[in-house]
Amino acid sequence: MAAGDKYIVRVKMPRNEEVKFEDIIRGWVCVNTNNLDDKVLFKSDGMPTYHLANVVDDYLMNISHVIRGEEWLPSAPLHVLLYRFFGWADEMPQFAHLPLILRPDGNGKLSKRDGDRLGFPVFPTNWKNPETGEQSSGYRERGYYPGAFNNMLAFLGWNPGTTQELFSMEELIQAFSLERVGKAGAKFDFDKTNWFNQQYLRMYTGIELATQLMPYLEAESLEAENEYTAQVCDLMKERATFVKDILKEGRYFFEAPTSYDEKTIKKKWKEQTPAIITELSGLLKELPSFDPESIGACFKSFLEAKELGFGAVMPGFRLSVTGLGAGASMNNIAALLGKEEVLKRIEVALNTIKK
RNA sequence: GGUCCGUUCGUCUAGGGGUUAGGACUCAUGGUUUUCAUCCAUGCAACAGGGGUUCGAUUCCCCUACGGACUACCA
Repeated sequence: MAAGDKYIVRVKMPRNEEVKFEDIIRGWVCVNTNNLDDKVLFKSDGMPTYHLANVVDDYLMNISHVIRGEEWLPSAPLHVLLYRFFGWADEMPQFAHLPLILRPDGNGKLSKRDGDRLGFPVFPTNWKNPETGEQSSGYRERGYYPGAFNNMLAFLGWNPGTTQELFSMEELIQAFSLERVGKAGAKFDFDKTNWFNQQYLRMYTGIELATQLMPYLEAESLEAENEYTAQVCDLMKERATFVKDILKEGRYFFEAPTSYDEKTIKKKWKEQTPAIITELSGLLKELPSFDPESIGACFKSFLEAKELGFGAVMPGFRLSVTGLGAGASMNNIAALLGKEEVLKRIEVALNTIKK
């Protein structure tokens, strides 16, 4: 050392001594020091290892609880010993070793590789490894709400003991306790994560959702009045898991259909359909008020007058206006689009769809 | 290999010496809906195995099996 040689500092582990500590989640954990080795405390570059740094930092910061993953459990006895050796045993924080999050397929700790392989994110936000340049996708960018993500995460290993599953951050803070955290690892469930997001989405108003949808509209150069978009969102939110689904499922609200669903044409666009739709169009044109109720009433009286069933008219009507075979109530859709637009679309459809 | 931790429906889990073992997600079926979705109802489905303790174990104890974590001058 005097000659300037590199050196490290290790802890001198006592022989054959039981180290015991109480973990909040696991209860008493007991390890014999014979199974522990003389861990390095200072590396040859003069920097402390995690084991030393963690204990010193936490002591200096008056940390009350050390809450970390189960992978730290094997080195916890070393940390307990360190507190003792430094004379800090009385001020040692409480330990809680959380169960691991397991991969959805098979077993084993969830890793970022699993996400790439199985097609779901493992990080809260997009992340680029500064060393390797490797990209990992995040929940936020995929359209998950922070609240939904937290809610899902909290329920991986913890539960309130009631049947309530939806918790705001404030409720979570109130209800959460380490004592109710389970010991076993939990597999990540993608379906359940989506369900949480769907539940959160539905709690927003149409106006709030419209604001959230704006960036997606802009990205595709689609324009719409905020008030209009809000109404679209109100109508569509029951069928969406992510905000972007509203655009995906309801693109026809923002631009006329450019194509018509082949399957629906094949099954529902009969020989007499063009004539029927033309006649319906004529009636809609005369409607003094183009609101959902009036449109519905008009539609119904048309069916009665012509002695037609819903199935003979509605699919063609929907296909002409939206280009799709299924979706929200046509009365609402038509009313939202407005008479002029609806009539125009029908005209285009009649000229475009060939049987 | 060694040490430590774990094991209730496919998944997340509640429960806890005597229960029809409860809920949620998924899936299936039925109802509502012009359609799809939603919503409602119903259904499928679990205490890893073996020993104890006990009048009685899924619950307590032990063993086995299986799974996981750790075993770096990483964290």
